[in-house]
Amino acid sequence: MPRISVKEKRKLQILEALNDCLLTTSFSETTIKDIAKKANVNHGVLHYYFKSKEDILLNYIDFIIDRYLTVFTKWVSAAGKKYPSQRVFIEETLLFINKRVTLDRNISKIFIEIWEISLYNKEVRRKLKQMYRIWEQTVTDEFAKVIKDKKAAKQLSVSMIAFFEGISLLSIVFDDKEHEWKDILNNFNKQVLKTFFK
Amino acid sequence: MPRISVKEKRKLQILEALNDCLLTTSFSETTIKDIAKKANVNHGVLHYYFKSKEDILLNYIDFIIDRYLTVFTKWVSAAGKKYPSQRVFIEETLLFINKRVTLDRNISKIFIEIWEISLYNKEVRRKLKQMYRIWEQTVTDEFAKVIKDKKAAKQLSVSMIAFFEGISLLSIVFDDKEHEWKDILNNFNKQVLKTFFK
Amino acid sequence: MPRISVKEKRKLQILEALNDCLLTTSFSETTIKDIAKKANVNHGVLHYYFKSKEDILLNYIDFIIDRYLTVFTKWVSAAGKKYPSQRVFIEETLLFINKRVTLDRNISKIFIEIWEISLYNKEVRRKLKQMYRIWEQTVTDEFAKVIKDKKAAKQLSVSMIAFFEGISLLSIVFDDKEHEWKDILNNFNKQVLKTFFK
Amino acid sequence: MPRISVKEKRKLQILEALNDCLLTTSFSETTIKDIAKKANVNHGVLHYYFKSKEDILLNYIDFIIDRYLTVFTKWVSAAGKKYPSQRVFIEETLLFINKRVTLDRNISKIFIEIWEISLYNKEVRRKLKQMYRIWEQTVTDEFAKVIKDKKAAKQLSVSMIAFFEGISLLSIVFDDKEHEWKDILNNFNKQVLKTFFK
DNA sequence: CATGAATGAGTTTTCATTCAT
DNA sequence: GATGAATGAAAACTCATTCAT
Repeated sequence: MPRISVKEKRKLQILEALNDCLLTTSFSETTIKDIAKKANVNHGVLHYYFKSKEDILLNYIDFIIDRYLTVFTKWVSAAGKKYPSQRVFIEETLLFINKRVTLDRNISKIFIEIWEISLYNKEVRRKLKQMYRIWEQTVTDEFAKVIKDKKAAKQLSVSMIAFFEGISLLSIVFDDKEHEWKDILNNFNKQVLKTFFK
Repeated sequence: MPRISVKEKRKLQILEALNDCLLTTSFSETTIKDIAKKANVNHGVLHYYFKSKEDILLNYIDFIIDRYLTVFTKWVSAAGKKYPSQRVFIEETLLFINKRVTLDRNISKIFIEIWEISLYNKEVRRKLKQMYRIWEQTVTDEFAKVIKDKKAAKQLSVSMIAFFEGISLLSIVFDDKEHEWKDILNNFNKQVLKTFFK
Repeated sequence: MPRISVKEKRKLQILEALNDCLLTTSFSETTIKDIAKKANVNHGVLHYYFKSKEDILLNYIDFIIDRYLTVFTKWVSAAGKKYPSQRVFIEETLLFINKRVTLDRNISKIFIEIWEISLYNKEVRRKLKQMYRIWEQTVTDEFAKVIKDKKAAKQLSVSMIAFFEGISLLSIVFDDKEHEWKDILNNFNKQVLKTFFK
Repeated sequence: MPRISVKEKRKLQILEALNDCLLTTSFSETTIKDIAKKANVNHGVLHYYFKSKEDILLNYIDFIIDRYLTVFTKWVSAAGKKYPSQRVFIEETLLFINKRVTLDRNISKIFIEIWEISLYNKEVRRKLKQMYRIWEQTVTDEFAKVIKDKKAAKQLSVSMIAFFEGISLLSIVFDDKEHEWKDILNNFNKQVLKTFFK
């Protein structure tokens, strides 16, 4: 018995192919045949494994959300042990997020695309919302270890996420060296840390 | 001779119609006929005034950018006179932006759509970039009146824009009362002001 | 101003083309492009004038039912004046129906096709039912002029229609000279007339 | 060795499944997978037992014709012994046919479907023709025992079949209580019997 | 200028059929 | 024999664009 069935493998192969496509083309302009070509499978296969193009999208979003939440969760878990000091842990975590998510061009692109789709698609919006809730909750929980005021912890967490998303966005539009994103993020992070450990 | 020719009027009518369409439908799913219907004109007309659907988009982006830069510019000009204190001026300006832009659902939607299009369309990206440059420069200039360090002024301006964009984004996804966006924005603004006028 | 608008003309042209197609191919095997080719128009036109293939079908059924009800109605109206004797009128009318409908291979084919479609399509069934109701009512009314018993008149009318439909059907399957359909019909008609005018 | 081989059993299972399908869906809209699902077998199997979808159809038609000819033949054979009086025998036989065939909704549906297919498929038409020939011959033979005139016997037999088919058809379209089909059939049968035994 | 009919390339989707395991 | 993954031809339908009137 295989760990991952052929079915599951093919599905992942297709979702991975869509991911590739989205780096150069919007979802609505990506055709079923484009995805099939990237996945090196016959286009009929896509309808064998998925009900429709929309179904591929929905599965893709679950897939991509899961991937990045997992990346984040794993880091938090590993870093929690590695860095006993909460201050250092938070510092390192913010650095990790900035490097691996906020300033990762591919991820940023993908998520802008998903945001846009979510504007007109309720189901996608629901999934996106859920992701941000988890992400926000996790951050809030960490912050709450340092800040007593629960509400403040939550606000700070939302603010931080908003800021990172904003930077992610701008760094895509300003796709050049014009801005020093790392500096900006570092300053912001310092400011946040100061709030905690004054 | 009219200030705005009939031709110009018709064009604006069409761009306004596209704006309406984008509130409920993505650009790629909006058809030429949808726009024509909203504009109360025959769909053939759209190709008389514009070369193509893409051409409408490009003109629309100029139109919408111009509209909001104008709104902002006018405010700055008027508020500059109204509020002699630079501190009050900045305070009021931030409030204005938050209310009229950051938390305006329609504008937020439109700009998420434009961001997404810009991912895959160089010309749109160029226009968007230019808008952010102007917006950033204007803010930087104002901040520079208070902060000596030019680089710091610029960083603060970029940070603020990023933060506002991030909040704009999240407030669309969390389309409920769950988050108290105004509070979050006010706290952020206070923090910024403190940086200036310590 | 034209009597029949271009729109109406094109629609009829398309419905006529479908009629042609149905003489050699079932509706489900007839493609939009087949119809377009027969109508000498671009296939896109079919979707310009009709919402869908099903919409063409529904319009076609109205069209074909109307055509044959009109043929029948006109005959009845004209023959009523031409043949003052009710006996002769009925005799002649039955002959007319047999020749122009029952034994017309094309009409028979078309209606077998419509019957079949009606098995699985409620709307088509509704239309077909309505046609038979009118047809039955018209015949019943004529018979009622001769027979006092209203119920008997109705039963006779239904029986006659059933018989004609049955012959129509068999004459298609036995597409050869093997059976002398005219004789069979004439004998049936004589029997019916005897019932009236004994 | 079994009377019916496994292979034959499987084939019948599949044909029976098609029969089920045709009660709700036309043949052209019935997919190979639909049939397979109804038959509780893998869809690949259908191509092992039959050359193609068309081959299934052809076998199905043989199967269904054989089934109903057998039902009829058995009845005739049994009733011939049970009812020594030819009059009673014919009376009872007509009643049997009306109840078990003419007014059986499922059979009627199936045969309308087959008629339609026969319009565009020569082989199906050949099979259907052959069935009607046998059916007609059997009836003619019985009638010939009473009527001397061979030609009249044949005409009467064809007429009767046509009438029954017509009623079968109308009773499907008028799928309600509006018409009293049994009365109509009984009256027709009485009339026929009167012709014989005046 | 305005209209709306016409075009046709391109899209998603279906499904009979094949075939390796 | 049985399975279900894979193929690819063909279908309905969409829509930006053109153009005669």
